[in-house]
Amino acid sequence: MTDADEDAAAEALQRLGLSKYEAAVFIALERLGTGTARDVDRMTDVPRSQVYGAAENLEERGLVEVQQSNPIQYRAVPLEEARETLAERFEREQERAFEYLETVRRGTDHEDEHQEGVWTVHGQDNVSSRIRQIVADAEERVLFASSPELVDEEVVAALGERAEEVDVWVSGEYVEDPDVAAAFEDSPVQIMSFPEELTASAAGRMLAVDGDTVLLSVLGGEDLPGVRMETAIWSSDTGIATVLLQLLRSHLGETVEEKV
Amino acid sequence: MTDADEDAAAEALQRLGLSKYEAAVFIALERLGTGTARDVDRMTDVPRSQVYGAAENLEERGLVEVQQSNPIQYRAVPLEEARETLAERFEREQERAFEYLETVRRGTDHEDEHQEGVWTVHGQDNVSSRIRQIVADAEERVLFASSPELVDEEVVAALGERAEEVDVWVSGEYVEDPDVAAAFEDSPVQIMSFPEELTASAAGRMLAVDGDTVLLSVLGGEDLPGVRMETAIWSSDTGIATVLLQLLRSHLGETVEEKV
DNA sequence: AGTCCGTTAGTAGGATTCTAACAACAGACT
DNA sequence: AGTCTGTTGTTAGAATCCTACTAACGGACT
Repeated sequence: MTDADEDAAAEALQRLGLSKYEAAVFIALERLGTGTARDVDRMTDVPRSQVYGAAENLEERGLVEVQQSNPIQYRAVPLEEARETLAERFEREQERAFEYLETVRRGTDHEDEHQEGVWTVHGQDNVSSRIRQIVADAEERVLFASSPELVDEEVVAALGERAEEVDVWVSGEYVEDPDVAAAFEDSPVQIMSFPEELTASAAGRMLAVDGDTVLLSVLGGEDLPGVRMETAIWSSDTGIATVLLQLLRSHLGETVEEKV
Repeated sequence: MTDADEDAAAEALQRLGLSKYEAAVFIALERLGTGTARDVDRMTDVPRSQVYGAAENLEERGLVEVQQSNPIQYRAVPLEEARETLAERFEREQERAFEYLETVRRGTDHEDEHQEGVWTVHGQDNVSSRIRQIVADAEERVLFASSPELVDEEVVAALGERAEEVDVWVSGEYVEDPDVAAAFEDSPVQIMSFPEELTASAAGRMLAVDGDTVLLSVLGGEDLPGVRMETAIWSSDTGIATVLLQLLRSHLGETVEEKV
């Protein structure tokens, strides 16, 4: 393991709420087992005088234990325990926030989606999340096509699950991926050979649901190595959606148009 | 719901990684459904000029969707989706950190515990976590007593589970709690009537394991309303542990001493 | 005397919060 | 059509706060 890996771990811990010094002290103590401020000082860039405060903060969070000896000994809790402790604190804060948010949420979540216009979604994870939501809400039929590089197993699972209750068609290209093919093997999901597959380098994913909801995505540049930025637009129960669906029907031709 | 509840939710969201403005914008959009920067400006203390940037940050995190109309419309994703999005990001960061930490962990987690001296643990959750760990590692016998106000269901579960393989005794006072009694009903956990129960107002929990590990806790003042701060000390395979266990044997008397 | 330990204090830099201003545009009114 | 007012989105800067980092000190120990 390299210094770069250690830096990456420290940055991840910072994004989990630890300060730079706290993250460094925690990592050092995990490596040491038990150690003094001096030991930590030697292993990290944290000044010895700052180790005491950082370790105390970690102790308050349940990530470190203290032995009041001379000098003071610090010990990081076992990793599994640290994971659980951080997870419990995350869930507690999330519960604290959402308990309130549940009370203020208005009517149904969908009544504002039907506003004229299209919504924009950035990022593959966020687009996948939106796709799963739309598929989960489908009442009659789902038509889905995807670029091969955009296979997302949770989307696959959502399609398979919804196929138990509504008609679900996916493009032939999609099931070229062996994992997708395997997932749909015993599923009512139907394979459809699109007359014009989405093979242009910028094409992303296409979803049409119940004749009133549509999502289209495109792929942009690589924000992260190996991961292309995907941007989607989607609309539901709007004039825009109706128009986009009509365009899709024309584009895809007779074989598919009745399923859009 | 009061402004205090809203502030608490905003603070929880900040501890989950949102800035003050981002949290306020998110809450406002959850209440509004769909809204413009002006709408948010009117509902919060966030200056209108800052709403645009905060909403963009939320969009990048997948918590908000944007409609490029005039004016721009913002929409918070459904709460369940927001929960999942935040949880997924938390798990990703945790995985990133612990993937590295797993590689640097030294030997076994226990070889540094046997260091002479006692470890200190603050907070009921952290003490419960330590108790579960020690109980899970028991190889022969466990003796546990607790103040009635410190019943923790995960500790109860841990005791029940370990009782399948080693001798576990708990104090009669502990099973006065109906939930605890119910949990142990079909369990090999054995009830022991201690000659001197831990009833002093400061007494917390007592744990003795395998004749070589001991944990004692006390209750302090109320840091949070209704929740008393518990502090524990524990030691394993040390002279201190041996002495503490001997003291416990003398204190508890003949009926119990062979089980400490 | 030198080193180590734990504590305290202060400075620098960066991020966030908050205020202010501006150009462009839309709508109302004449 | 022209004018006025309000809104929108963007940009910039000041104030505040927090973190990172440096420095110093008294006491204990060797």
